[in-house]
Amino acid sequence: MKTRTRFAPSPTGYMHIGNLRTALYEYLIAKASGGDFILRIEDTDQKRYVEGAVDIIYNTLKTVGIRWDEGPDVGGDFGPYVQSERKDLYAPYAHKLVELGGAHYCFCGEREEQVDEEGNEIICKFEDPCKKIPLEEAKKRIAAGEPYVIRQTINKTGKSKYEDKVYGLIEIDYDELDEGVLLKSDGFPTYNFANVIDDHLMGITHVVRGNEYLPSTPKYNLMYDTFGWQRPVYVHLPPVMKDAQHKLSKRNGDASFQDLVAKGYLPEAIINYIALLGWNPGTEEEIFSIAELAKIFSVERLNKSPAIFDIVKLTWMNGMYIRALPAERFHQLAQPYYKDVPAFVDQEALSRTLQPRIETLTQISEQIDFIVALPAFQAELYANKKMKTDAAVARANLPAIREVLAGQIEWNNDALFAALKALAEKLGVKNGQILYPARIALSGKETTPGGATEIAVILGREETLRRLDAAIAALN
RNA sequence: GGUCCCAUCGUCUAGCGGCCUAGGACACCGCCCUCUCACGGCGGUAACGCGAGUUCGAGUCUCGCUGGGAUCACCA
Repeated sequence: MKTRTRFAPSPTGYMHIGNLRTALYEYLIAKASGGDFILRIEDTDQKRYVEGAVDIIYNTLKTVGIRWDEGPDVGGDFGPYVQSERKDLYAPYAHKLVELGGAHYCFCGEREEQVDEEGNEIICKFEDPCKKIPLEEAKKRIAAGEPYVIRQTINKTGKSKYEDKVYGLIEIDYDELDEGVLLKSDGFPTYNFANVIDDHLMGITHVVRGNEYLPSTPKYNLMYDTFGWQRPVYVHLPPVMKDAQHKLSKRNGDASFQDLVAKGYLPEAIINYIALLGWNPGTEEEIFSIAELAKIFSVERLNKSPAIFDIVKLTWMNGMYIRALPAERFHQLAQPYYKDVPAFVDQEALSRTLQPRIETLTQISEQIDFIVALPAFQAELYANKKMKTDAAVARANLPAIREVLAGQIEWNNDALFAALKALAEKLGVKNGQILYPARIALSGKETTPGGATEIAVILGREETLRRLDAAIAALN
């Protein structure tokens, strides 16, 4: 049978990293076996619906290269793919489940929080008194217009067992299960119910989701069993953590995919990194495109312990991706950060020296500040022990440097470097005593991306000579 | 609190009884390369939570403890 997985987000805001990773794994599980990946929007809770959230989901999946075979916008044979549009489909199943003895009508109203003498919340498994109401009587009350919900009926004896692909055998006493609401009084199904119905109707073979569902899965199994449907394969995933204690969450404003992109991370790097948060290929390779992942992914290598999201390692990986970019592509991605760059700058040369030196695109801004505007600097900046240079050396050599550069025909790094090296030889000084002062004069900064000659190329001849003149004047 | 789940370097992880004096990657430190910085190359520091047991032999199996997480809604 063809593998079918689904990503079923609720449109309540942006996509956080944990969510994205779940979608990724669902996609990879399907694709690794030539199956289909389905997108379904779970919007049964109108209270939490956030405008625009669906577009964020679409855009995020698209930019990371996750393509869905069926979904709200692309259609498919099992639609509609938005739960609110499937609303009328659930109630008949709920009533059928009542007939089959797997659920019952309940007239209790919303459950109140139970509190003991000391004000502590009493945690107890809910066993609904309404399940004792004879079915005929319940139907009469409903016919009379009394509001009701449909609750799952659970026989509290015995043990539930199921096999999870990552956690293995899970056993839970039926006594632990709550007789939860399946169909709300507004006629909408709860997640618990809609999920089972939709997964079955859409032919989902592998249910992949967070491990917070581990304890409630027996409830779903009960429904599958009562309906006589085949249970899906379960793949429960450990959470992605912010630190040892806390999950990554939207509420805390933890990094979302969009945030990371805005911070200069490449979608490919983000996907590569999060794929490795809880899964590994069993080899020592760690750079993978999503297409490569789709070939080698296997649930067997999924980890069961939580993984902490480490921005530092993501940053390293992003640097790897940036360096691997074709020069033109990098140049293109850098454009937004070149807004304030003066016209005299050779932007392509700038991109060439920047590309191996940054790990996130946003670092471009801080790297190029001295190009945008030469900072004011003190003569002490010329001092460098290792280069054996100081203000006096600068004062002595800068005019000769200026002269050489002014006479330079070919304005590229190799030519400039050769010319200045020749000057050092001619003057009988170390290369550093020429190049270091030149770099300081051109940049006004102790450290810069690239050396004196690279900077000269970026600045162009005129600006280079202008900055040299200014530096010479300042030293006298 | 009941129940369920988890537990190897700071972090991501390899390890499915002997190949482990525990391997890789990030980070960190040192050296090399070098016109500063970065890239790149080389090397180093650093972990099996604790205690019993099983076994000739345990990071690997079992139990207990400890620590952490999850779950117990007309939210998903």
